[in-house]
Amino acid sequence: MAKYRFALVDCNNFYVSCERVFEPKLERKAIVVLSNNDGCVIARSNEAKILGIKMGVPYFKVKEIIKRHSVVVKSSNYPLYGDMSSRVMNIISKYSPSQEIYSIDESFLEFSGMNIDLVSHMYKLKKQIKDWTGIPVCVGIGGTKVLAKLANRIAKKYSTFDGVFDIDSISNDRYISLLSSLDIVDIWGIGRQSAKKLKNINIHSGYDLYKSDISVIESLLGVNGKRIYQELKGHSCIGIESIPPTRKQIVSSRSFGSDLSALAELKQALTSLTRVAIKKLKSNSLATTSVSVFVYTNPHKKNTPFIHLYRNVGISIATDDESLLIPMVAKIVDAIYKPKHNFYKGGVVFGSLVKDYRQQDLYSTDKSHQSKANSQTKSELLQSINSRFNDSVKYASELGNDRWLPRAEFKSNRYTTEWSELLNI
DNA sequence: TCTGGGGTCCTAGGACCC
DNA sequence: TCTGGGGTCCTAGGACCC
Repeated sequence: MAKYRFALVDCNNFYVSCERVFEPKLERKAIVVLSNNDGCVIARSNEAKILGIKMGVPYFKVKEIIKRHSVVVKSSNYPLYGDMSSRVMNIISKYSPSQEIYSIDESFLEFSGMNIDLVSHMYKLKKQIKDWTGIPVCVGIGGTKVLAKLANRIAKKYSTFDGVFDIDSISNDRYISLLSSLDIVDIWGIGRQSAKKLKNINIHSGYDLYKSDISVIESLLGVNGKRIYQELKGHSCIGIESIPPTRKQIVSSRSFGSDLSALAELKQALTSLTRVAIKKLKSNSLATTSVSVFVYTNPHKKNTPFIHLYRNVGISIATDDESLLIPMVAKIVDAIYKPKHNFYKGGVVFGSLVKDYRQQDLYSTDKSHQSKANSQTKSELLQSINSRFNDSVKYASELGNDRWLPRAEFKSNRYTTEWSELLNI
């Protein structure tokens, strides 16, 4: 049987680390990064974690602690994080022939058949990433992805390992005591709901799961649970995906800077979000045959009813044409709109995506081919203007008072992707 | 006052087919 | 009185991940 060797390279407090690279005085300070619209805390430095600021907590709930301890607050700056991520991923790619970029701050690597000292190989990687980008990372090594994840957790938690930990290097006894001290909810793939189910049948720790019966786990959690169980025992079930599968949908949604109730305001928000989605569509060379639009009111407000308006419309020919999609979304907003509600969030979903293939419409006439060709060239023209002049040509539906724009009160510069925002020294 | 955004996969149930 | 078996596709909701 093939013996796999997986490594998980994970950046430490990634968004916080990105901010620190360009503002070194933030080193060793408590700092948090907020989600879009400055809503929730989505990244914390270790110092902020020690203060008890939890992941995902709404900003307004921790404002007091933040003020009291002078915690530095940043709005999220995705152009910066995305660019730093691609630099880090590029370095990682030199260390193994098979890399899976799992998220903005994590890569899985696989090394089976390579006769190398993996631990020192990974120390070298860790150092190079730090030297070249300023981003600190930790590496976990194990025979399955679940174990590599677990090893990474250990590498982050215990500084004695200096950021690299190989879970296969410890004795069976130590592995068992490690699993015993591990809450099942901290195992990759076991979420809150599954943990609840398991705890109901008295499985609390990683070791409880390890020594449980596979058929019980499968009937309780389905095939996913079965896979996690097997991986915990060292049988690899989840492989590396070096080539990202083509995506199945593109979503562009935001919670609005202020609640919206006027039709024109909603239309502005949703058609602007449509433009974002079209950009993603084109950058992936995809086209869509299904457009969904949704808006809903604040689900957290207990004193007003929760309203969720939604419609999906199919298109007979796959398209990425903005002159078709933007007016279409505007029409859908017209159709689903209901007055006198305070809408809190909305978005656009392109589904049924197709790549490099355009299904012809059986019922289209020569004339409609002609008009399609016209709209295609019109879109191309608009696009070339917009790429030169910073999205200056817009559809009427995109214009308005901009009340929908998300808040971002504490934003740092886009140091690496905008000439006008370079670091000044 | 103030609660993110973007994904995937699985499952159950309904509609439909022969 | 007695009412099959096997399959697909779609959708909504749930669960998970970062």
